[in-house]
Amino acid sequence: MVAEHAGVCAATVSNVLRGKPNVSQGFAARVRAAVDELGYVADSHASRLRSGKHSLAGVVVPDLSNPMFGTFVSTLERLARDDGFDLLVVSSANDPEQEAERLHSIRSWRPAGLIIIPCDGGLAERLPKGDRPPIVVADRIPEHGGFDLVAVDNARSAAAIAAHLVGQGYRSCLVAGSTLAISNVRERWEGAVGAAGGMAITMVESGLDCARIRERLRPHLAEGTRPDALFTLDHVTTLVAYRLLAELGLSIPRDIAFAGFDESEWMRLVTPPVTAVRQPVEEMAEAAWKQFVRRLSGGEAMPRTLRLPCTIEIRGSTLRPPGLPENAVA
Amino acid sequence: MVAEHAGVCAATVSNVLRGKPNVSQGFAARVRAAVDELGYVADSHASRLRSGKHSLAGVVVPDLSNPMFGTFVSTLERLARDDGFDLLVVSSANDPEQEAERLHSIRSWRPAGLIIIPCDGGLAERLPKGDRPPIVVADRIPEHGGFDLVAVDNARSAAAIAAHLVGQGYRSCLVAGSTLAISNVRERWEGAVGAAGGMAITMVESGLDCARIRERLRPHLAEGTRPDALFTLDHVTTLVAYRLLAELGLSIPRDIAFAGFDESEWMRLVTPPVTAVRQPVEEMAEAAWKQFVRRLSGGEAMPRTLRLPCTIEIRGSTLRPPGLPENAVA
DNA sequence: GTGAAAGCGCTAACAA
DNA sequence: TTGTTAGCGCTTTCAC
Repeated sequence: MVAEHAGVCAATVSNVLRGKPNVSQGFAARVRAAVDELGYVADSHASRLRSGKHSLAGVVVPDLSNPMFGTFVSTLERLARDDGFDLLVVSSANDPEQEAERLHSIRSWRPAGLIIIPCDGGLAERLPKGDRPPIVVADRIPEHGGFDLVAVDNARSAAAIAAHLVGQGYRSCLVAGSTLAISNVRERWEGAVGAAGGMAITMVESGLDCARIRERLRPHLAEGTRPDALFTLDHVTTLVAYRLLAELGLSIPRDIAFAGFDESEWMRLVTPPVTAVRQPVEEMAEAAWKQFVRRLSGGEAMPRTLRLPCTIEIRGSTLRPPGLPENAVA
Repeated sequence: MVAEHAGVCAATVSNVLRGKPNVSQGFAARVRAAVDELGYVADSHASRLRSGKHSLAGVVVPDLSNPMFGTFVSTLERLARDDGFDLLVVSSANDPEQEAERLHSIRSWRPAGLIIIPCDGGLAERLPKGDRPPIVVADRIPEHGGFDLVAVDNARSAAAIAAHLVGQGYRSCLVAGSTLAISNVRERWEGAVGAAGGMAITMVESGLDCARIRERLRPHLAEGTRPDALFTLDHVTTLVAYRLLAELGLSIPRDIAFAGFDESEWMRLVTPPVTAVRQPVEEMAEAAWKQFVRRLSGGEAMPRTLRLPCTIEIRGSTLRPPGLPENAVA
């Protein structure tokens, strides 16, 4: 290896590479020359084994093809690199069983800790009972566990949308989201209900599968049962619902108003543009990483919970339709 | 550890966990009981160190927040798990320097190999000169290197779009893409030129930054210089261009026809829907992983190149505007 | 400031 | 079939 090439012992190479101060200029230079020449990089596995220092963080997300999670991981990756960590990324594919399996097998890497966006509220039961590595949970809140948490202000943001709809004069609203087993969907629903006032409001749990979402939504959109407004609570439901409205030939907002939680770029491109709640995904990743590092350095006792504010983007899809009365806006 | 808890030696535990056949039923059961009770998982770092078997694959992509790359990694992750690999995911942030840095530092993990979507054609110069791990390059073709390659049929697909525009009677077309230094943009441009026939066709290299893309495009869209059609060659340029057209109050396809390479979900949602080339991202990931595994098993000598066909989605944004003659369609 | 030696947790090779 | 021993590449410790 490098040591003999530089004519020094292995320990000295190690000391130079890790910037220890107790190496003479000359030796350091010789080592660096050898390192450059051989293109040597120390083996992280061996380092970990001997030093016990972990430079790997495990990241578990429900689905990388969702741009929100992609952005989340992307941001984490940047921050992690700055702090000398690499990321082991796994996907639970929105499936609790796969999540459990991943959480188990990722332990073989002895990560310094985990950053998890869980697929539902049951995360705590899927973790090994014994001592856990530090864990920061983002976006969705598990039912038990005492984790550090970073999420957005779901209830308040959904309430703002509901209040806006009420203020625009809508008198009935259908709310649709994957499942109330996911905390953020539940919180959004509860927030909307709390601000609905005199507006009739109904929830449909539409599931995660596109075909199923269509099936579940369609009966509610038929002439006669159709509400004044539709508020969808997650990325996939929003997309499927929007397409369904178009297929049914419903005009937005004349036939039905439309708003979505979790903004996508297309919402500003369509006509009329779609009212939506924009989540601070990058800030969420930053907060999660910060908390992760804080937890690693061990200074803290109590788990922390952080709620980040969203931005409400009011656009044409929820403007007051002709013939509806003007109410007071909150 | 587990060994003493089960009353056997370490090697037996190892043999049981790795499913070696030469362990008696009774011992195996005792070991498994102890493993379950303690929640033990073998340390992958130590395994690697001793056995030399690598179960880590490095993945380098330009930007995880781009849904295409997210889907690519997501698909890889699923396949990798099935083959017993974990994924170390890093992002080059579309920056050759960062890419070089990542490619260097990822070596410390001694991955079994790398799957790379490079940020430009210069990948080969960024790799350590010595012996490389097996590398499969996807989506963008490096200028040198003799890598295994998996990409889409850029030229042919772009040619199909150009031919369609010609067939619809358009007589001038502006083509815009980030930079010709990226092979797929270059191939798309060349494909479009080859099929333009009598249609005037111009290229604008608009860069990677949104603000800059706007700046570069705007002069070409002014009254008088404006072409009949705009064909954008990558995700970001397409998005920025579409918004710019809306801001300029240009009607699609009456004032200008619009088509994009790399389909996004919103293209079917807007009115009129946007003509686009849909890339087989998941198939590309599958092909890349397959080739990766094939390369690891070492049976091959020559690098392979695979080109996957895209789907051309002709939609309303490129329909023949009134007043243009009907040409023959290829 | 430097080198020599031990040992992290595992598995390969061999002995029993 | 099972246990023992050695050593993967590194970092820690301690002697020099």
